[in-house]
Amino acid sequence: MRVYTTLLDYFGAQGWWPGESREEIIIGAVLTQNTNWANVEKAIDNLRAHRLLSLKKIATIDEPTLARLIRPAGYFNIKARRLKATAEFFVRNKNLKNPPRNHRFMLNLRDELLQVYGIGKETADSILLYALMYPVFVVDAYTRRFCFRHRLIESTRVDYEDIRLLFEDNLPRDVELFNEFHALLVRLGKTFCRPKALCEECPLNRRVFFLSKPIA
DNA sequence: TGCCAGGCCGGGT
DNA sequence: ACCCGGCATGGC
Repeated sequence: MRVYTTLLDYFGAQGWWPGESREEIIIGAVLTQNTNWANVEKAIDNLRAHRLLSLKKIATIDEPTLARLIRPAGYFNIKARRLKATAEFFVRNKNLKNPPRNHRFMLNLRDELLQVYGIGKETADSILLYALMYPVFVVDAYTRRFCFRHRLIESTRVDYEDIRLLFEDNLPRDVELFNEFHALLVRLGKTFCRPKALCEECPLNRRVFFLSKPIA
């Protein structure tokens, strides 16, 4: 919690997810896989310009057309397929417009999301937290590097679930907290993992605390 | 010019 | 259970 409050004081609230609608968040979660967010925004702008920023529409249009529109996001062929699979899942489960708030339902939904082609653990959890507002802590590359640099884990390839539980078991289970904390970790990484970043200015009291590449 | 960015899948060991 | 190659663009 001290890390969280320090980061919040330093950077301020990040207001994630950087998208407006619930559907836009889901679409962005798939498009941003291993890809710079700036490129994802270009792809989303294309979809919006063609009035296709909608799961129902994406589930309907043909894959090559979709691929052409999301080209800037990279891996456009495979992501077109993933996006359609994701859109079809949500169209198929219309009840997800206003899903039950209990923990049991969330765990079940998580398992179902993981069955969808193109949705892995991070994407599933991003959707659960940022689009559907369930208290799940999202683990990404920045989270891993943070944990490693702070010696919370032995290596950056510790199992996803172990890292997720590390946060979830040691923090109050709160959607706003998980939302902001993860966004702040990403902000921290983007700001201080750059080669020319000034580590002395890092709000956390470590000299070389965050490197762009993990030390093996 | 090459390296990197908010992963995931499928096949191999 | 891990490890690896493939997938692709735009920015610095």
